[in-house]
Formats: sequence, C-alpha cells, structure tokens
Amino acid sequence: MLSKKTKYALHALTYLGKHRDEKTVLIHDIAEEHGISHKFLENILLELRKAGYLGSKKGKGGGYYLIKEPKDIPLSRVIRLLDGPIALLPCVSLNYYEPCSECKDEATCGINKVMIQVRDETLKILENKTLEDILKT
Amino acid sequence: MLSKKTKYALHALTYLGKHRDEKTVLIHDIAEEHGISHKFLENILLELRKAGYLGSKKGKGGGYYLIKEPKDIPLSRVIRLLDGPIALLPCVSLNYYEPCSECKDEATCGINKVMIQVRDETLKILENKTLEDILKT
DNA sequence: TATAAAGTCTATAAAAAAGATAGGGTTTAT
DNA sequence: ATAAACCCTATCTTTTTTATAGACTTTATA
Repeated sequence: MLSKKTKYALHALTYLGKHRDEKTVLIHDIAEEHGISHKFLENILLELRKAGYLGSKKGKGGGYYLIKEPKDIPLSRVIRLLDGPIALLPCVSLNYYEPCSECKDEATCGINKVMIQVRDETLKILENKTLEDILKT
Repeated sequence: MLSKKTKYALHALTYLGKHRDEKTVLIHDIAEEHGISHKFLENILLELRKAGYLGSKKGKGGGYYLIKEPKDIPLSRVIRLLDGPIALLPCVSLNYYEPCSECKDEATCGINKVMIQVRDETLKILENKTLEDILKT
C-alpha cells in the first residue's frame, strides 16, 4: 500500500492540476479540501517542489503551482520520491538496491529472478499511468 | 516492498519445494540455511500451514512439508496472507477495502479510478507468477 | 516602511507497524 | 520415560510513519 504521504501527494497534484488556470494555490486550500493536516502537507509539497514538479511563490499572494505537464508526471516517479522503491525486494531495486542478507547467492536465487520480472512488468504499468490519467477521468 | 515475513515465507516455500522428496523438513534447517531467526520463521510457517499451503507432523521426526503443487501457489496469495493488500490504496482493495478519509466522493475520484486499473494489471502479474516459476529458474 | 500573509526548513514527538523473542503446551518416535 | 519437534499466545524492541512545532525568509500592499 502507498503511504499517506504519497496518497496526499497525489491528491495535491490532482488539485493543482485542476487549478492550473489560477496563478497559485494555497497549501491551506488543498489541506482543507481533503481534511488533512496543513503542516504535514507542507512537507510533502516542499518535496514535490524540490523534485521539480511544483513551483512556488513566497509571501503574500503566494502559493504553489504545477510546473510540469500532467502527462509528464508518471505515478512511478511520485511513488519513488515519497515512498521509495517500487520493486518488491531490495535485491531487485533499480534505484534503491541492497543485497538481501538471507540470500546466499543472488545469481542462483529463483526468488530474485522472478522478482526482477515482476518489477519490470510493474514498472511498465506505473510509468505509463500519469497525472493526466487521473485528471481526465 | 515486501515485509521480511513475506520474504522469509517465499524462501521457506522455495526450500520446501526443493525438498519435496523428503517426508518432512525442520524449521531449524530452513532457518539455518538462510540465517534467519528460528522463532520468527516458526510463526510464519504456522501461518502458511493454517492457510493450507503446508502440512506438518508433530513430535520426534516431525517437520513441515508442502501440500500444494508449486504451480498452485501464486505470489498474490502469499503476499496477501502475510503482507495484506496488493492494491496501492485501501479504497481499491478487493480483499481489504476501506474508504479513504481524505476522499470526498469515490465515484468521481480520478485517483481511485486509476488505482483500480493499476490494481487489476498488478494482480494479473502476481496471480500468474507462482512458486513453480521460482523453483524452475 | 510596517504588517500580515505565505512558503522554507529542521527538529522532535507520538503513534503504528514490523521484527523478534520468550516460554509453556502438546504430540510422537523410540 | 524421554527427547524431539511443532503449537500457540503474549510481550518486548526497533523501525517507520505520521504529525506537530516553531523560528526564519520573502513579498504584496496599505
């Protein structure tokens, strides 16, 4: 399951996607719309901005806005940013690889081999679903 | 990522699958082979037995053995048993459904719609990969 | 130019989940 | 009778997740 962080990030991106006509949107408005903590959401939006999905304007009249096209924001990226690996095991993660201590030899481990296949097929799905898909339904 | 519980369960199932010629296998042997805690593994094997994947024999000379065909043990089942939902959100889980508090109306939520598609495609993968695939590589 | 509104940033607290251990009970081969 | 093995439940510890706090900076505008 996705963490609340990722779930909230998706809601925030969706909200910002729906309000692209407005110059900026307040954290407050997003938080209120979904009944989630302002401060918690603040940290999430900060991460999304640092990752290049959002822009922000400080000071009075400021707020956040989307700076990428919804079609260029795949679920895979959002999940990786906030939740970490998409792979089911550390030993098959492309971005967060770590060996599994209980596995003697990765090269002959059947679990490893199958999980690589699962990872590749899962990635195909999550790379192809984007914010645009969420917005257009 | 899978929990250690699920990962260990897969290792145990694999080990049992490779030793189907023997009448029973000791928890101890599986634990030692992978350098994992005997007691932790014990709980896991118990769950697998209760779920109908393993049989056991008590007393001296006892142990565990596989009672299902490897091809009849899909990853989806093992994951659900030990880790819970496969869906990325509670609001799209088939087996562990719960509404999302931050979502006003599921019927019009684009995130919900997209996650249903992701769930269905993910499930296709995990239902088709079985212990047999792990054993044969 | 003072003020209030808004994002920035880092630290820490609280809650939940995962991982691990403990120990007495029951069954069974010998 | 004994030792080997699984059975079961409870509890402890550690890690991760979720949430909060508060001081700082930027900016519009009265």
